[in-house]
Amino acid sequence: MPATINDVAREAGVSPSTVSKVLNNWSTISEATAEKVHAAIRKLNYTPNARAVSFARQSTQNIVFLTALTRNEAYKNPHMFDIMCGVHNELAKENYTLTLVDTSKESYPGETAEKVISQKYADGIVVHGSAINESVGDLLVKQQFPHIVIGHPNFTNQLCWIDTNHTLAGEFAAEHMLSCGYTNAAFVGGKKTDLISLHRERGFIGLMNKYGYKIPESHIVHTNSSVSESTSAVLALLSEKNPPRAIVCENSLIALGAAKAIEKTGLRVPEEIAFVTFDTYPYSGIIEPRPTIIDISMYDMGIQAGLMMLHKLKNPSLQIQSYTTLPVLVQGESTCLPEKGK
Amino acid sequence: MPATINDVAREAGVSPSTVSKVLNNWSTISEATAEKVHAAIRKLNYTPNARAVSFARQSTQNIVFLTALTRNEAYKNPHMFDIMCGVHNELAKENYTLTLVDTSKESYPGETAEKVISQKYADGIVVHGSAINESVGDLLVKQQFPHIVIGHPNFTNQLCWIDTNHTLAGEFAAEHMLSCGYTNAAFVGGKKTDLISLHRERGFIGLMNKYGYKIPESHIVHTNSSVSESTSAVLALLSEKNPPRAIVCENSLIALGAAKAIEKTGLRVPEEIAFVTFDTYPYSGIIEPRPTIIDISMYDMGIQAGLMMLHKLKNPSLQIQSYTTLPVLVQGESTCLPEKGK
DNA sequence: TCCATTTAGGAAATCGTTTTCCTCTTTTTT
DNA sequence: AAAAAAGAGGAAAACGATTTCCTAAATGGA
Repeated sequence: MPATINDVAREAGVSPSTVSKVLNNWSTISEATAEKVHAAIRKLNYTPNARAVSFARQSTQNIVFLTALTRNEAYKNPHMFDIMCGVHNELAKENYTLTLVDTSKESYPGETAEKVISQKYADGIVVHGSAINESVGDLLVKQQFPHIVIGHPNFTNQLCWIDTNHTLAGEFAAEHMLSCGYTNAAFVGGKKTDLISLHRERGFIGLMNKYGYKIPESHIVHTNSSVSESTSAVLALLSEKNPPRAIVCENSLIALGAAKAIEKTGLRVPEEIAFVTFDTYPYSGIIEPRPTIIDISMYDMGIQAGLMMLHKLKNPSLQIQSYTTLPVLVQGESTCLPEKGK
Repeated sequence: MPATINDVAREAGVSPSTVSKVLNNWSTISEATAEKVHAAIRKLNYTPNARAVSFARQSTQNIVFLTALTRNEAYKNPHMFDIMCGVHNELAKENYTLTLVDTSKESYPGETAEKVISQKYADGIVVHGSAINESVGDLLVKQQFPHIVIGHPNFTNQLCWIDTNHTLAGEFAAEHMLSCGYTNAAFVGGKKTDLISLHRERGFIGLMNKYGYKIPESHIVHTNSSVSESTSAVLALLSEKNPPRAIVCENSLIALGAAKAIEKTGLRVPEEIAFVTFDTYPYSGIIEPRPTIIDISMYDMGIQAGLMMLHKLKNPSLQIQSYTTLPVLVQGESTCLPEKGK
């Protein structure tokens, strides 16, 4: 049987409460006593029983990562684990653990969240966008349960969330293009129903317009998500009478297709044609030449979520607070270096 | 304040122990009493406090997924999360939760595992291959802590593990090739130091030899992991005086390069040149034409690990037991359909 | 020197279940 | 009809910390 706090107390010749105070380093314990206790702890190889601590403190040092899993998640959503790792790494610094919980098999919306909250095996919840809905949101608000939602929920303003700004990312793309002197740039987006694509498009076009550069309609194209489709879309673009000098690819799959198309035309990158894309995952890493990327780090978003959670746990009375992460430009070889002063 | 078991007992007019027995459906409680208790539970909206249950039962219904995380894990190891999801989904069926724990920042080997075991916040550990080493192994064996190691550890035979058989996967590839009549097949492997690649190569060559087909040395090539390198490697293969009729690509990145090379030569797939690859992730999904894959599902491996863990928890006295998963052939368009009866 | 204050550490309640005995009732057996 | 067995439920002791008082000793001020 492993040693308990009572064994340590006996060994050190003090009371259990003193041992507890040493463990949680209260200031009312003298150096000498503390040392005796520590010696006993070492001798008996004592570790506090986390189950008992949880019970006594009425808190588990555990956070739930609530998400809707589908089979082969890593493939369908390579970002999810990245976020989770970020959250984990941040929480681990303060000795919190992170538990993966899936909502995809619940029998009514909110069932899982309800269980997590009522069973009290977690001190907080990080809700991935795939798992948030009104039921869950209401629950979190009503129960005042510490939470961070990954992704801005559009059905209430009572929740604490963290999100990225895809419109801003689109603006970054435009700025980079302009700073390189590519005023004649095209945009190849994903499906028209894809909100992320839409925001990036909006940001890009908006900023180009703001600086006085109109983008002809033929230079804004949409393609479904396959390499061959984006390849032919880009091929079509490049064979226009007035082809663009640069291309903004809305995602890495499109960029992969674009790179293929460009290779076919024999144009030199970036001297004759340049391109940028968004996100490092899943395909930017294998594109040749190495693309310039407007990166939206999911890992960093996880880190931020972890930080916010820790902050909340320390200051329970805190007002709701939300956060938007900034995209980062990673210069590659698919665009030239921006000129000084834009 | 949420209701406790005592509140329920009072409401139902029975003792707390009776409520507990109803909750854990012991057979010594009459129908009538049970119904009274259930009514009280519904009325008070009672949920057992998981922290208290853990404490009383001396078990947490929680399993740790121990792994060595590096930044951008999803990118560097898309398989890890897939395994984790499999484990999670299986454990969830029996109401176990799964907690992610990282070993990458420990100050000495085994520190994290030691903590997990001594603090008793988990009933078992699933150790990902990235986190297993002798210290951890010794600890698990010495403490007799319920565990499953993902990947066959080569330093002891005392551990319980689950693994895939890459050699067998290589044999599957060879069998498929032969059943399609491609007796003249080449193998494009990864770095020579890559064990997985080596096993696949060994399996493939072994089976080909067994059926009497020698593979010329020039048809066994190794390439570093980049699309362009594998493209040129395959291009070289195909421009030989005696080019192979089919190619086994050791991973999906190589297959991507191979597909590109093949496209360049203009050869028709699979009529003039065929190829197979291993693993669905990360790139097989975007290869055109859709490749025939010898798939080694990490998700399924996770499922198996979960099952083994549950089994162990139910039968603590059980002998050590290990398991090897089988690869699955997924027919694509990069090889023709195998002939009946091989 | 005496009273007030501070300091160090202990006693005991508490957290919410589970589980082991018991004690009554019933029922069954002879 | 008496003894034995079975059934139903309760009392109370765990489980292993934390935390709130409380007390005794040490210190300080007058």
